[in-house]
Amino acid sequence: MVDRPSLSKGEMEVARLLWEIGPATVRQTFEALPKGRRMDFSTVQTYLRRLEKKGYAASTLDGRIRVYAARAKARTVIRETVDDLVQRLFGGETFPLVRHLVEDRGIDSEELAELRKLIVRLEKEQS
Amino acid sequence: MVDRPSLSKGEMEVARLLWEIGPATVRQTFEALPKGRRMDFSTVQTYLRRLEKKGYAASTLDGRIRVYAARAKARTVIRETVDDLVQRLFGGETFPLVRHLVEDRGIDSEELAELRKLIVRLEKEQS
DNA sequence: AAGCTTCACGTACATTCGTACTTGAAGGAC
DNA sequence: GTCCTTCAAGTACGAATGTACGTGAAGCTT
Repeated sequence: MVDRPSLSKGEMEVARLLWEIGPATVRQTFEALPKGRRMDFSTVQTYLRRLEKKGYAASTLDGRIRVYAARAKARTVIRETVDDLVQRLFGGETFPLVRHLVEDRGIDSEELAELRKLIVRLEKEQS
Repeated sequence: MVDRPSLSKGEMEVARLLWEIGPATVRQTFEALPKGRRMDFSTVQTYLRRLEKKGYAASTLDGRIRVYAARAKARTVIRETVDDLVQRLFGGETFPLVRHLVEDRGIDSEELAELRKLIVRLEKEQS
């Protein structure tokens, strides 16, 4: 609906953190970075600012501290992002991507089982 | 192995065409654009040039015509690209992406069946 | 109250990206 | 042999991106 500029890679990382930890300050977001992912505090701040500017987040001042909250649903953003990737890298075909994920990447047996159940369910629904 | 700068969105589209149609001139690539995707001839040319510079393609002059060929395998590039996306948007977890694709996007029943077979096969292999 | 710490906010800046135009040479049409 | 078309190669250029630094106010420590 709302037409937002798409997320850059860095913005994506930070948006994900926001979804994960909920409304958060710059510091909290900064601290939620995966270990091993080094990024300056002020870089996180910049990304949050840009997320807001692009319409993916909203912020309020709580005293003198700014708190950011996601404004777009993860699900929506994921759909848009993945759609775009599928268009560009797979010419619009979803299945090859699924196959790649299932075949070429580690999916453990538990997940496989879950996926199988999911598929069986979908097949039932479709018929 | 080779450490290439990653592909931009536009470069991805053109790289995909190269994989699809094999070694090709700028014009052939240009003509392979999906209908509805308008892009100037010289834009395609620029992308091909950049693909070569980044190490994803190689070119030779055939007479006065330059012919570009993919230098990186689609599979490899797809792996790298999808890895990156999974890291950034899913914190490294593959499964949520698979679920999204299977659940939230149109996968038709034929593909579902194929996918189910694939899973069953993988499950056999794993045990 | 003096100094350290933590923020918000503004600014910076080289690089990459999307998108194309220009120029000049080479081939083909007539 | 003149004109049109087609290329390659160079250049352009504003916007987006990754990554941060500087400044000044507010709060915390001793």
